[in-house]
Amino acid sequence: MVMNSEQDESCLVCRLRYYIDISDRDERLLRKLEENQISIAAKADLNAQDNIDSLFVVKSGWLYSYVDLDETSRQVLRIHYPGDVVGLTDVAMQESFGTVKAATKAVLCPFPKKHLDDIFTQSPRLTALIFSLGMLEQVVLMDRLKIIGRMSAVDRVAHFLLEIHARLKIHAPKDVDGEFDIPLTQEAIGDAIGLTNVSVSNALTQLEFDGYLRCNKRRVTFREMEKLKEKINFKDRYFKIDTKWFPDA
Amino acid sequence: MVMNSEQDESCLVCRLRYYIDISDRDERLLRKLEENQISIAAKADLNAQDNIDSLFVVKSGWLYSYVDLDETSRQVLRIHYPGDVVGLTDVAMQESFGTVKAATKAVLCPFPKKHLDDIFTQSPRLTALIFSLGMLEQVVLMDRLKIIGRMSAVDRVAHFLLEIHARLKIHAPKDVDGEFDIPLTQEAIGDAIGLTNVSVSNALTQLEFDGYLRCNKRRVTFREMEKLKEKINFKDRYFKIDTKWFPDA
DNA sequence: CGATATCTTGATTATGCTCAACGACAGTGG
DNA sequence: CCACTGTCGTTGAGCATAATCAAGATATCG
Repeated sequence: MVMNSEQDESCLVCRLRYYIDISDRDERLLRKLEENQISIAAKADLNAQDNIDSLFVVKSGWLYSYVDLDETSRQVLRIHYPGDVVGLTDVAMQESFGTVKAATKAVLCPFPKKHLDDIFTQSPRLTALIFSLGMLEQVVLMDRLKIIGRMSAVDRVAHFLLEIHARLKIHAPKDVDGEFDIPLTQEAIGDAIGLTNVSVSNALTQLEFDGYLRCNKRRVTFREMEKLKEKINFKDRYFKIDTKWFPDA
Repeated sequence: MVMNSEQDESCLVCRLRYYIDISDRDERLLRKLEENQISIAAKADLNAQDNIDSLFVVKSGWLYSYVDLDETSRQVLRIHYPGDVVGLTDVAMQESFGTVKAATKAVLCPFPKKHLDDIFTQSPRLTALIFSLGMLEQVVLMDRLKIIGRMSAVDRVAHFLLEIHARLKIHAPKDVDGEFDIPLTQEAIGDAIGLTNVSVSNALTQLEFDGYLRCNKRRVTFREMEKLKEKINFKDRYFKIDTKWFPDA
């Protein structure tokens, strides 16, 4: 993605506008979060030490956070897409949980925790939205818990791909319609859903054999998406949230 | 737990006070959440339909939320203790995610989503705290993801018990010192960490054999807690949160 | 073009699941 | 008070799924 020098494009504002109207005043609050930006190369770790006390808005690229268990084992916790705020979970803690790695080259906007204050004190409506999106993230984690804890390897991979598709569909609808590029190695996918790269590969072969989808060169193409959703009882969590109870602007 | 007719005891206020000072004004806001209360029998499901649009403060008892995958399989997502707010994750969504079941008989205080408004609009400081505790919950979910995705059955059980101990230690320190009662069947424990009741039983036998702990009649007694924590690299997430950036009262 | 990372496939192994039987225990009603 | 019932926990035998190990094929990147 190309930077717009007029700062006319804010992924974050754009993302939030999907859910509620954003007043000019609120928009100014949000743009303050994107005043600075840094670039990061693909496969590089985001060094939290350099940016302690910082949160990040993702302007472009994919990232993911993970924890290492030992030399040979890690768990990928979350995928971060453009418009996401990275590091909110560290807000609560003094030390950071896991590491953030760039899956592609990426541009981030760092901002200090203190800027959350401004939002909390000045815009109850934005606060409610950010809070709700945090809860939505929790729901996604719980879905992940469910698939890792209780589903077969094939179903886990299917669910994971459908989840990504659902998410992209909202925030990059033009690029995504039954197919999308996934800049993750099969090892990273496995680390996200509790499998080895070998099992992921086998699962993809199986899904293709069964006619549900095709995955080639990091491009996923669904063939029978509805049938697949039904088979694994997939629910799209991203589509809408309940904003009726939000404070007025 | 006995109700105090003077309403002098609020689990929620007490819980939150652990982390920050609560002003009288904020305390009144919080007490509004506990104006009503309902009782629920052990093993009963909390019928969300009856209480749509409602959140609950847990006054006493243990509960847990879960989702069914099919007739034979479910995933337990979260354990709820006194002082917890149940249903926050549903705030974001129009339909509720999973079911809440009482593990013991329990007393809950239902309140409408709208009351969150009052907090968001009137107390940025409480808002920041509630937000942070939400993030803390996410961290706990990510820990769970890690153990389910990447740890052996024995280590999962050990981690799960240590997590509960850490949580109780903060909110019921008198009752908990290296041992505690756990009102969960082995089946429920298994459903929380992706195992069968059989594997949980075997894991407990193994942990006892190795001298780490003893579990009898739903009472857990640690023998070598520090050694166990080290063995599985356990981190206590509940101990403290970063409140430095919070807005002032 | 060479070097490395990633993906595929097959053989073998291990971990945890399923199924089943039994024992301990709590709650119930006669 | 006691048989009856159902829930819960334990144990063992056999099985299934995914992990490990390894080799080769393909893709990516400088």
